[in-house]
Amino acid sequence: MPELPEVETVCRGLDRVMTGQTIARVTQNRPNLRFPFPPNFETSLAGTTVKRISRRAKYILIDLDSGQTLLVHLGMSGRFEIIEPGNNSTSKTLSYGKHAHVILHMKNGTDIVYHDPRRFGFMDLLASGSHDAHPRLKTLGIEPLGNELNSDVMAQAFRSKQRSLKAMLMDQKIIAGIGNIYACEALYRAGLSPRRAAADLGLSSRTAHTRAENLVLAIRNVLNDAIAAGGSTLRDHRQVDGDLGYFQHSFSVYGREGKPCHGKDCSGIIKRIVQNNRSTFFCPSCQK
DNA sequence: AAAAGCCCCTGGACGC
DNA sequence: TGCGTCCAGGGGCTTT
Repeated sequence: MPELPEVETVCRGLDRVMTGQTIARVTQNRPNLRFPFPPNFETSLAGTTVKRISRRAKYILIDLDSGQTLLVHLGMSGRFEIIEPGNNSTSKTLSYGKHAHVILHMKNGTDIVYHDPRRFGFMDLLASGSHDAHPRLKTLGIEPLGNELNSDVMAQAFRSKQRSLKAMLMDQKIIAGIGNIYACEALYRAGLSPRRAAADLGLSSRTAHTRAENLVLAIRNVLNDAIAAGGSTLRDHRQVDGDLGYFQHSFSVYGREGKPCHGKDCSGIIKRIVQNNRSTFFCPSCQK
């Protein structure tokens, strides 16, 4: 999936074409994605106008003038495609493909098509005033790009945790929005082994403090770089407007097993290991 | 309570 | 061209 930077990019793309616009009608092509759609999904959305689009971790929140918010999670393979009116593809309106599960037909003629081959994504409706009360949102940890994250907060959260740093970064209940790619990339930038115990950063020593500071900075930098690059894109995930992202070409370790480390003065070879059933890529030479 | 494992699903890459 | 196998950006639920 789409991790935080890609979701942020999708939000910005949707904001451009949806905010202030009215949803004329909705096509829902199946009863469920990962979970069933909420009752009266199509009729609840029809006729509403989009007020605001925001992001929480990897969730997209679309506030409507009905007082409801459309919550979208892209799972592993969800993506939005924007079909503008006048685009000659209007002739294929009846079929956007076998994985086009939801289509928001905007009053201005734009179709917003949600594709999701693996169907790990989902949509729900909630009251706009109580985003944090939603069962999927209330357990989320802090935003990595917000002011809440600093080395003291990280040290406190990591204190006496026996799991690996990699598993810790992937835990959405601690810091929300980091996925497999950016966990690997952030640890590389921080020079920390993905196998190191999280508790090592929660000690009161000077080195523990420095490590936590480095990791906080690495997380911020890698996410911001990826957002600046328009979100990375690989395989079936595309930016909302269909253009490819470029950050994927900047990965230091992810997907680079057997290739040389790009680190200055480092002759290491990128290694792939499995942690908690997910691939981890790192440089054994410069990540300690 | 914390951590690890299993599973949902489809499709693409690769080996034979 | 056709298998079979492995792998994939997530995360909920179950088991240890």
